[in-house]
Amino acid sequence: MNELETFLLQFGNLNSKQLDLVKSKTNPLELKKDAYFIEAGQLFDQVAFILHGILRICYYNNKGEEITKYFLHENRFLANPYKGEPMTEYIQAVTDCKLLVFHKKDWNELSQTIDSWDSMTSKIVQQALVEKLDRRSSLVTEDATTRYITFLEKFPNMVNQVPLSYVASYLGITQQSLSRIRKNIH
Amino acid sequence: MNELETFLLQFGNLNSKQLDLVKSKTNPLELKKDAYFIEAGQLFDQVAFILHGILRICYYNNKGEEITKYFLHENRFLANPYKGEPMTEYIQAVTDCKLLVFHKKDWNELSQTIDSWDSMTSKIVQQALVEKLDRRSSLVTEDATTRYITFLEKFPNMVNQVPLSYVASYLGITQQSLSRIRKNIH
DNA sequence: GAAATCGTTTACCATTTGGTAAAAAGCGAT
DNA sequence: ATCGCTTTTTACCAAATGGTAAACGATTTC
Repeated sequence: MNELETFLLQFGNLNSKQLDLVKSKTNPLELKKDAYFIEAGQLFDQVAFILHGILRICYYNNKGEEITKYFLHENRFLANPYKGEPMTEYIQAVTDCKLLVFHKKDWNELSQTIDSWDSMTSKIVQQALVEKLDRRSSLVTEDATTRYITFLEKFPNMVNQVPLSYVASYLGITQQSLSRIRKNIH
Repeated sequence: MNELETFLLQFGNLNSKQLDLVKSKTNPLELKKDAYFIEAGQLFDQVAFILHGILRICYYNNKGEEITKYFLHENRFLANPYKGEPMTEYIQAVTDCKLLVFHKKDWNELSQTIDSWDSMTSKIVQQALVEKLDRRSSLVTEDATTRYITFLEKFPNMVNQVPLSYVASYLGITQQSLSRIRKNIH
């Protein structure tokens, strides 16, 4: 729970009463490996903080292949920037996960009692989007080997915790290509 | 100038007095084709609205090649989400451009007189980031031909207004590959 | 422990893309 | 129209990646 406090305080000041109020709106959720947090087509009217574990955001491309679009790890928020629209992607636990879940309604209502809430949360969303964008950008212009090395640097240990087939689709290559690249590096 | 009003009103209500105040902070700027709006290493402490023309955001990759990261077209804002840091990228006019430029200071101070300013501008930034992310994502998993076709759909006419070498680097391929792809499509 | 299942690697070849270089096409200035 | 310059296309071959299939290894299930 403390991780949430630490995270929030990066984006603004909250006194202990305000922190307690925020915490009172959280619902703990444990997900077993491979369980779905949100399935495609559902409305995602929650905001979740990842206390522990790895999740992935996925979709099926036009060839019917399952693509891992992002990995999400602990001390990050999980929300839907496409407000009000049903999810085109699904979110799945890659390892056992512990989350703190807010109902979107509760999350938004916090701005009524915490003046800085809106500004804090918009900073959080912006930072998350910028980070995703940076990650995504590096996947376009570099060759597959460089992309894999960058992945190893940005997500240390992740490669030992997730199936390589997920990593391959995240990097935009086949599993066989990734295997070949790994062989050539070592 | 009317384009700015129309754009802003998508994100919240402003009365005519507030609109006049916003407009009073703008400085018109014309850029000739190939002129730089911001060069790498500079501080980008402005916010600009594109009235007319096309710009591109660029950088040099680790091989020293010039990469076009985004194209920006009219009725869009142009700002630096990495607040306060010097630009690692540069912004160049691809065609003759007309901009409305705000000093960042003026832009931020508008929140003192317009209550909804912060919430409007954070919506604008978020929408822009989400759009960039969508564009960028489609460039990773699809093959080069599909990427080019998607580019044609998302940016109609753009291909007739910008050098193909820019388009190629945006798509993450060489100019020769793009030429080959164009030949095969027609 | 054997069988079944899943994840990963390897091999083979087809396809795509990159790199170098040259030719062709477009364009502005004179 | 011609020249000079830039942009785009083409050609050739090398390198990287994809697709299919099989083998291998680890884990689970009975």
